[in-house]
Amino acid sequence: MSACGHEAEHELAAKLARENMPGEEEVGRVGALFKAISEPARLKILFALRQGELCVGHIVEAVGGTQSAVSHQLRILKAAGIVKARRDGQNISYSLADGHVVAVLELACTHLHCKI
Amino acid sequence: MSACGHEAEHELAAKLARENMPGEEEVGRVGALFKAISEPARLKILFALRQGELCVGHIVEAVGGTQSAVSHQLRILKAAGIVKARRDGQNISYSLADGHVVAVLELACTHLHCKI
DNA sequence: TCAATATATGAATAAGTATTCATATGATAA
DNA sequence: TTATCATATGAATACTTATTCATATATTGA
Repeated sequence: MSACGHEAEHELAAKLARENMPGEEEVGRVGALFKAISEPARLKILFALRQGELCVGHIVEAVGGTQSAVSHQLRILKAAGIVKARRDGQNISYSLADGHVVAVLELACTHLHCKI
Repeated sequence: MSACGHEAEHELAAKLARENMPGEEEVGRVGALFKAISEPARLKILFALRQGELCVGHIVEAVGGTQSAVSHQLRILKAAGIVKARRDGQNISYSLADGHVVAVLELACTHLHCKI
């Protein structure tokens, strides 16, 4: 399990990899972001919110599942800074926090050759 | 838990959301991609491979952890189409399958305001 | 104030996933 | 062919995470 050694180019890449490896905290933040958008139930919420702001009831209609499950998922998305909420009378309306995440989604779809 | 009803704009967005919701299979594929790159241990492997091709031993050096754990993670990344492998004598060298995933990583970092 | 509606939340369970350990495979060199 | 090195893999365990169920909070209208 030691390094291969025969290949000089790999040595350089390995050295650079160690030097440029982001710290635990940074890797953790990036991972948390992807984890938040990796669950199909949450992805559907994001696809729904691409159309604009929606209250929880409408989100439930759009994505299916129970109110409780959707609410738990919304909390996770909000904690991750991906969506934002505003109270609106009896309802709470959610929207995408910024355009970056949709851009990430679209880039991922490009990679997968799927049109969305 | 029914839709809010008072807000006409939400009705339109909800309707569009239902119409444009990608199917289960497509959502699943996108989710699987993000899940693959959400685990810190696998993210580190991707950050390492940005420097170029590396054999398993060098990857273990760069990211830490045991040979077995790294190998399991590499299998997941390969199955997800994110990295590719080629045998090279006794070693097996891994590299990024294409540039899209690094672009996704960099976009995510933009969203998180972290320089990587 | 009371009832009704929308949403959130805590606790328990269920489902999914990573890691470890032991071992297998495949390549090379002696 | 045998020993050794690099890597992969199956099974078990430990961890993490989603979902469900019951209930709480907050807002509105009567």
